[in-house]
Amino acid sequence: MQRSIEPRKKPRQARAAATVEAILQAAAHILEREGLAALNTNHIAERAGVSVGSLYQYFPTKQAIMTEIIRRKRRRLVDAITLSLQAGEGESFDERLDRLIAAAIEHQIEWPRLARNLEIAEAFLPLQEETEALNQALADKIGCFLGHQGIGDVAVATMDLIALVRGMIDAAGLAGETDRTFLAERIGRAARGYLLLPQAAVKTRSMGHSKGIAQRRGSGPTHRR
Amino acid sequence: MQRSIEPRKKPRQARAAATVEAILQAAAHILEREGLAALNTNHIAERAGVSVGSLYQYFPTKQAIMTEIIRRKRRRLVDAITLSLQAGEGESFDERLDRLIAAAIEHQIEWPRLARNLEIAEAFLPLQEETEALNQALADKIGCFLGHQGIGDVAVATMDLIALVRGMIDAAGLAGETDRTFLAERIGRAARGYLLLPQAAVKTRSMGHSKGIAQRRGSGPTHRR
DNA sequence: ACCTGAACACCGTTCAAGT
DNA sequence: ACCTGAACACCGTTCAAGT
Repeated sequence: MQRSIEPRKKPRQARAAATVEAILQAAAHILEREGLAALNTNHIAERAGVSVGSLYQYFPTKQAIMTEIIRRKRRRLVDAITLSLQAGEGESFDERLDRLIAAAIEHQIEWPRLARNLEIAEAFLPLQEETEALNQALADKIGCFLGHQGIGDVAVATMDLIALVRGMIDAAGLAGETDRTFLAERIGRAARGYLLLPQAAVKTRSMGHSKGIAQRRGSGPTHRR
Repeated sequence: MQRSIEPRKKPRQARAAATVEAILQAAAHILEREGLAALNTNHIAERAGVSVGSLYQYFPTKQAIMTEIIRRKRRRLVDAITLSLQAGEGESFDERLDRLIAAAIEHQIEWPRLARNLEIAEAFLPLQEETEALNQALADKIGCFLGHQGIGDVAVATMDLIALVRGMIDAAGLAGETDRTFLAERIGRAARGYLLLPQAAVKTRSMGHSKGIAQRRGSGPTHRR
């Protein structure tokens, strides 16, 4: 049942490379403009200006096409995160966190429907290992940044933050929001709460004043598992 | 292209009602155990022990079946939220927030793959109005609870919190996590950060606590819509 | 009122024939 | 090496025939 997801062969000639690019671009265009339901191989081939046979010469399944699009987008995400961390070197925690959140919003909001449809498509694809590798790569990048905040389990924190940020951006995108600053501010509060609020080992005291939060900044208890 | 999503007719006899239930249960079972890709009408009918024809007598499309499952699950969510708020009447903010988060986790983690697949399926269905109505209903329920925290736009806050909580539970579920207490604690920090940290804006006096970690450069917009 | 299952249409995929 | 498009298989949906 589980058909292949890997590209079938690499194009060796220039026109073949152009064919592959046309296929990927056509598929992405359909995902952004028409949605997942409209993504069928005949439609992709037609829009790309090639025959279905050519499509299947390079991609053994429709899912292989979506996989390649997802892989490219993931590479761009890692690059964007890397760049935003480099750009923020020497700045304060708050500034660097804001850079990260802004990068995530930019990455996810440019083609909102495409982004969402790709996330949905991921559920159909056997990409769990790659997803874990991606999270690990991001954890590595973000690791030394978060390390200063006393976060013990960076892998868990990275997973949680990605989930939180993604969930909020997607929901906002679906609701038609366009104000990135407003969105970034709300995400920033959630992320800061996650990273900076004291872990409730035995919850006796109610928090509710930022004074208490500020006191724990940079010296919070570590995650454990 | 947009085919109907509404049930075709209501069963009048007991055996017909049993047929409808069998169809819905079979579909849910397949979504939990085999995934969205394995959900086809022939398979549903076979597992339900009825013919495809019978299936189409009550549901005009495959999507109508998924829609009914989603609607039932949403009703259970509203009920669970209502009950958790009632159960926590008179308790502190922290205790009631913990009750809400625990209810959400229980609701979403019981059949994790089913829950995730239904969310994915929502992307294919024209349920935006109903989703907004659901969020409004939840905002109403949670409204007076959040009101005490000085949250201005309860609708936005509700949307964000649902997105945040859902995203984190889904990610944890996919990663195979089973420790609900640990998860609830992490979600609690993010939710508290979102609700309690000062907004990075001029309008902080209504919050009652203006000093804190989030005092940053610039002045972002306040909640509005 | 309810059920059945063969038949039809559509879309993913293949393959024999071409340049 | 690359391309084409008719043909095949599978799944969503219908419908004539049944109880």
